[in-house]
Amino acid sequence: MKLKQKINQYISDALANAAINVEQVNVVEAGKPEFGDYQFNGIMPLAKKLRRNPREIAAEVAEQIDTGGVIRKAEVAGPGFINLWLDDIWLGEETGRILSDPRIGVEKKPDPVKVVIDYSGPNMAKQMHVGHLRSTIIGDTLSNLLTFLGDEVIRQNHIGDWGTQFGMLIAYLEEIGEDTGSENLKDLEQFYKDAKGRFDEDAAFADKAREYVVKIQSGDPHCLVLWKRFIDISLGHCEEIYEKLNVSLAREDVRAESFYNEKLPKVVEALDKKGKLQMSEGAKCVFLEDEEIPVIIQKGDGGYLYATTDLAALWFRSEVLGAKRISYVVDARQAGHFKQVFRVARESGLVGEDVLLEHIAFGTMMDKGGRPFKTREGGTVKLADLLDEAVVRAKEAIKAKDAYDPAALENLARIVGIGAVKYADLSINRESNYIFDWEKMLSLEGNTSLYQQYAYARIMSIFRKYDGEIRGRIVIGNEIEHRLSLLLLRFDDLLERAAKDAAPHQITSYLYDVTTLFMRFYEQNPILKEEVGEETRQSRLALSALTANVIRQGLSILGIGVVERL
RNA sequence: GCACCCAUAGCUCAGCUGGAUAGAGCAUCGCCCUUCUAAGGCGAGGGUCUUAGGUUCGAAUCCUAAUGGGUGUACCA
Repeated sequence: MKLKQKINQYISDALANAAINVEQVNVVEAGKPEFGDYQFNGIMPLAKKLRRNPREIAAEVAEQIDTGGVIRKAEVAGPGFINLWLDDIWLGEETGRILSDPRIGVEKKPDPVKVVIDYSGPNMAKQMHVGHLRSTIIGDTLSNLLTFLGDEVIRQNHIGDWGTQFGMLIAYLEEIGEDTGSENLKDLEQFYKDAKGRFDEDAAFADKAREYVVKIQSGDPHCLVLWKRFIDISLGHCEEIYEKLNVSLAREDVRAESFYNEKLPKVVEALDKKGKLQMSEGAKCVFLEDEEIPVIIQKGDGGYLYATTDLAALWFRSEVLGAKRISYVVDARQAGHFKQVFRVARESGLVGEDVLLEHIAFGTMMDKGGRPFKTREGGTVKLADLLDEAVVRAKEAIKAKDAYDPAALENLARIVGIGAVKYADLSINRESNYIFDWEKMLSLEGNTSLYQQYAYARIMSIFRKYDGEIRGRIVIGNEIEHRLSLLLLRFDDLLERAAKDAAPHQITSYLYDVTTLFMRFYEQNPILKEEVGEETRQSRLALSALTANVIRQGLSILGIGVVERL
């Protein structure tokens, strides 16, 4: 339910009835409970234009607000605010309605578009490390979110499978034999080091490696077989990580760098035709106005750079895939690169005017001391290790360890631990640097995934005890039920805004509000106690069930699971 | 040098695009389990929203400058 839109309509109608012209009405959620549920602040800016007293205008408008159904009361306050209270009967009906809706009242977009989301993008020459974490989980969350809202999301995993180091790796793979190689590849870091070692110590090997680069690029069948074998194994490692992370990137989402290889000359040609190319210091470049650094399209030696690949990918995504929104979930440090590439794509007509291009930038992952996240030795932290540690730590943190058999405990620890890692990351504004702190994310207090999971488990516990169908209406009986219902009804508005801003932290923030409010409701409003009347009991059960649905669905968008018991 | 980003409680962060007395969580100090899961709830203290100007009915939010921090800056991705 587009609640805000609905309220806006009421205000628009009232303004029209009061013969006041406003282009855009925008109510906001009231800052304090005593100001009601929503407030309209648009009168004050008007007053000046109309040379009238804002309170007077506000009173005239408030008079016109239909308080027969959705809105119970409209009140003028302060210098000219209009505070709005929603009607309890209406709230009860609406929450009851979305309880029986599998989509929890979240409407599908009337105008869905094709969206390409480019995320994760691991390098096939290296094992996935913490540097890939944020892109992977933020990108996956946005994909889930937009899919849920009805857009046609095309996930694109732009893996790095091309480049000079692959000649070396393939030469080494061939040298030690494919079967041994598959085994050794378990530790890509080591494999890379070993290959590099051979490259440095053995000139013949080095020559062979260079030869392989040329051969791969010219399409030599044998080398391509080896190369594909290497990518396959390496990608398999990534998929294990995705599996652990509960990230839904699959083989068919992979559109590797190499895929664009044959399209690169066409990009150059297209830019040249548009008269965008200029030779500079031997390289083919595009110079943009007000940019001191050109975008190099083709190097002096004929080779291509990643800007060219990105342009080819942009063309492919808009022209072939038909995307109207193309989102890159990439480290904020590449802002300059994307700004330039997007401009080149637009100015050259490679991508149409109607396509939204966005760089979904995120900050760097830091340690507790505010320095880039590294191992104690200063190396990069492998994602596999980090996730294993999360599960181990979660297992440690689970209070009633003894109540579970080992398999159940393992499963629980996985859901809690991985959820904690993801939630901690998703719950802060993606653009700022993010401080990774085990204690905080697994301290299990405050705005964490476990707090949500705990609330969910508590609700499940109520239903285990009740063991029956909900068969009554929702009847708002007090202030806290009023606020909880209203918050649950805002789910649609919230998701819409989070999607527009590509901001997962708005979802966690919302879920935290829901959970906190539910905890208060739970403490103050007995449900299954003897003294509670049947109508009230059914109403509270329904509100609890709806809260559980919102938590489960919200966490599901974040790629985080819930458990029945904790 | 130039460009971009950031600065809110001791710490980690919100603040819905300009609204009313700036909010949470940690941490600190109280209170609440014979009661649906206390991994919880209730309460207290804690702020010159980095600084100085400006815009206007109204600024943490917009504009300018300063300070401090981060990042990027032509043939790597």
